[in-house]
Amino acid sequence: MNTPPIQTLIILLGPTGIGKTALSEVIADHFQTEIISCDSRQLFSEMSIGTAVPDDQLLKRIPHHFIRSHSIFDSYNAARFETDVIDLLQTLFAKNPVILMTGGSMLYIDAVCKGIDDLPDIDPELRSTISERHKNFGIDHMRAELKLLDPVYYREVDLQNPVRILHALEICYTTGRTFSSQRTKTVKERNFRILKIGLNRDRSELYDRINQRVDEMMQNGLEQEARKLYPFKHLNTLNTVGYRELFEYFDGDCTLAQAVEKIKANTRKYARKQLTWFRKDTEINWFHPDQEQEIIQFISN
RNA sequence: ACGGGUGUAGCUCAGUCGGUAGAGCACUGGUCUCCAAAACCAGGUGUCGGGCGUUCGAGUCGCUCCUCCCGUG
Repeated sequence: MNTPPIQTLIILLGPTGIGKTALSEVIADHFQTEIISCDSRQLFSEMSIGTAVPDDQLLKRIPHHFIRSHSIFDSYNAARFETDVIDLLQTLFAKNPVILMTGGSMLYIDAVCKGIDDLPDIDPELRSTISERHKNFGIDHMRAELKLLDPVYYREVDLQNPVRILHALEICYTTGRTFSSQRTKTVKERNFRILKIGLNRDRSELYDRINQRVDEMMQNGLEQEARKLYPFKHLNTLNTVGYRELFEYFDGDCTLAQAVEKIKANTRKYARKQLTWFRKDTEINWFHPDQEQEIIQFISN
C-alpha cells in the first residue's frame, strides 16, 4: 500500500447529503486512520438526528473526533475549532501519517487550512447589550456607531448585513482597538500536507437525497429531538435547519407538513450555499461520490 | 347532458378603463476571518389552456373547443 510521503490531512468535503459519511468510512478503513468531523452542528450532543450524525456502529468502529463533543450550552466558534484541531492533529499524526477530516462547514475548513485571526471571544453580556441596542435604535444607529469606531471597516463592510456590523462593534469594544486593524487575514503555514477532496453530483440527484434524508430524520424522531430543545430555541446554535422550522410548528405558525417541506427547502438552499463557497476554492479536487477507487488512488499518489 | 365557476412562472395567486404581465415561495448565481446549517446581496425563468373573431392594439371583449371543480339530473 502506498502512503503519501509526509503527514497528510485529507479533507473530504461537499454539500450536505452528498454522501461524505459513507465515503469517509471507506477512506478511513483504507488508510487505517481516524476521522475528524468538520461540522459546526454535529459537535453538539443534543443535536444528533437533525444533523445526520454517523450511526453508533460506525462511531464505535472508527474513532471520530468533534462529534457530540460539546453541549449547546457551550459557546463554540471557528477559531476554537482551529486551535482544537491543530492540537489534536499533533497527537494523531504521531500515530498515523494520514488523517481524514470530513465535513461541510466551510468556515471551519478554512480555519483549519489557513488559520483565522486571533480575536478574543465575545463576552455574552456585551453581545446581548449590543444586540439590544440594535433592536432598540435600529441599523442606522449601529452603522453610525461603527463609522465612528472603525471608519476603515465601515467602508469595507456590507452595510446591509447587521451581523457583520454588530460583530465588528463587539471586537472594537472588547479590545479597545479597531476591528480592521486586527483583521490581518494572514494565511498560516501548516507543517502538514493538505489534500482536499470535493464531492458533487447532479443537482437533482442531490436534492432527491436531501429530501429523502429529511423524511428519514422525521421517521427517526427529529420532532421529539426538537421538542426537547424547544425551551432553548433562543440559543443561536439552535438557529439551525431542521430545528428552527419545527420550532415554528411548535409555535403554531405552520403545520407539521409545512415545517417538513421548509426543512427540505432550507437544506437544499444550504447545500447551494456550500457549493458556492467551495466552487471558488481552486485547491479542491472534485470527484463523484461513487468514484471510491479513483479517490483512494488519487490520495495515494 | 344541463347550469354555474375555473384555467396566467415549477407552486399559490395578483393583474384597474383593452396599451406586449408581477408578487411570495421554489429555483439560479454571488458576498462572507470566528454565534457560519448563521447573516446578507442579486436574478423573473411565461405559447396568459387551444383556435377564430372584434380592435391600431386582447391576459382583459365576443364566439367556439378543451381541462378541472361545484350543483342539478
